[in-house]
Amino acid sequence: MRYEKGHKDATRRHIVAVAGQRFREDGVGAVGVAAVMADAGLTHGGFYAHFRSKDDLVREALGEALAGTLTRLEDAAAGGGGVDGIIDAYLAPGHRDDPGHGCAVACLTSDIARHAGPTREAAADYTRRVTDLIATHLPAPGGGRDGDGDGYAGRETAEALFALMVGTLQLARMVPDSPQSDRILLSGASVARMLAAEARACPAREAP
Amino acid sequence: MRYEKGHKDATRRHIVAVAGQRFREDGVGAVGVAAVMADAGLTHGGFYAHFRSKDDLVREALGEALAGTLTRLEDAAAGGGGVDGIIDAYLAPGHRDDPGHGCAVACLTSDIARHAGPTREAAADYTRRVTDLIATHLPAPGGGRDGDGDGYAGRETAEALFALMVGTLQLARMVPDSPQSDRILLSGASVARMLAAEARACPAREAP
DNA sequence: TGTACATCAGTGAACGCGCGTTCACTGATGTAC
DNA sequence: TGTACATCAGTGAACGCGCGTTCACTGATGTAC
Repeated sequence: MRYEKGHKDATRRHIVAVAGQRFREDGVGAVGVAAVMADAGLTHGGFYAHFRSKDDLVREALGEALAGTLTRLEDAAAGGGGVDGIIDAYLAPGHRDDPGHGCAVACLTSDIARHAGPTREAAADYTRRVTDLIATHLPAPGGGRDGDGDGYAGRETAEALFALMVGTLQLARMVPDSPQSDRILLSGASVARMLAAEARACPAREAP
Repeated sequence: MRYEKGHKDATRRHIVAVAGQRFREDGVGAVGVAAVMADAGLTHGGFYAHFRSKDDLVREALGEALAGTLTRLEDAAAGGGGVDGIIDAYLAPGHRDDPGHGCAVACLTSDIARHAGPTREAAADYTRRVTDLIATHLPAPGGGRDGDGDGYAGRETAEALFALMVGTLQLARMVPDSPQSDRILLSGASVARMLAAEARACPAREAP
């Protein structure tokens, strides 16, 4: 054969990665199949040897993107950072300035909300997992009665924290004025850390 | 003349209103000029007698939409509701379920963030005004030293509150599961009210 | 070992379609005589 | 008062263009003999 074994799979993974970046940067509707293939160093004709449709690519690329961000947030929490680690990673200027490698939900919330189907399910699942991840790290270490994040302790705060992070990142990206953007990012992070600290101090407040 | 005086102006305003609704519901890219005109009860050919381009309509429609939402939030705050009035109006199920008449920033954040120009400026201005409106109502009545919302008291909390509201509304719209959506909306509103109450109780914490 | 053939990832022209935009036209009305 | 004309908001066919998708083809390689 012309190419070594595994070449086609590698190409496919490359297309998915490139597409995930472009979709997050410019929006799914604004990025055509030809643009993705050109970014991947190929011509558009070969696309359908890898995917059945653009929708298929969207599903796979955003699924990959969400999984990647979830892993990065898990790492930020596990590396001794806890909830503050998640907050700092998510609301970092680097995340704001590089949407192509960041949280797909923050890049495409409304696009996703308008589409039914697997991508929306994947985004909802991601939201649930990030919320659970936050909730797991919320109760005071050793003192919380519901440290696994399944129950009520911290769930309300965790949901609000994720909403705060998504909203802050989006507004910071939207305003064209750079100092205003920085301020929004700092305000969001500051209030988020305060919320997390309060929830850690008195987790009982969260019970129904 | 064929039509009574002011007819063309009325038609134009009608087109702007219809466009503002459709753009918020389905996204700017997904709604064509022909669709807007059909919604307005006209044919697409006449569009360019009213606007120079689709971009012109987008600018005007979203500007109108933002102004309308700002007025509604001002009313919610002024009607004795204060910050809680704003929170309840913004995070109401009715707002979640009727994006066509709601906050354009929550519907189109990423679209707006990707476009330069007047619409983005208008969205940034709207964000500043809503934040100011919240900050104005944050300090304890009579006790705050900076009740006009221009200074530091409450600004950080106000920015985070707006980000929390935007993020909550978007996530509530994105998740396909209705109970999960309701929960997110309630969590966001509950934490937002708590944040407002705390900022009202000790506004001094906000100083730099 | 050398040659003819099969394979198949990738190429690029072509397709239908919907978009934003243009333009010659319509037809009901106000106005001039 | 009656008729011919000017006005102009709205009509609908047509335009270039880019999109997602299809398909006949290419050409470097592994394989059969």
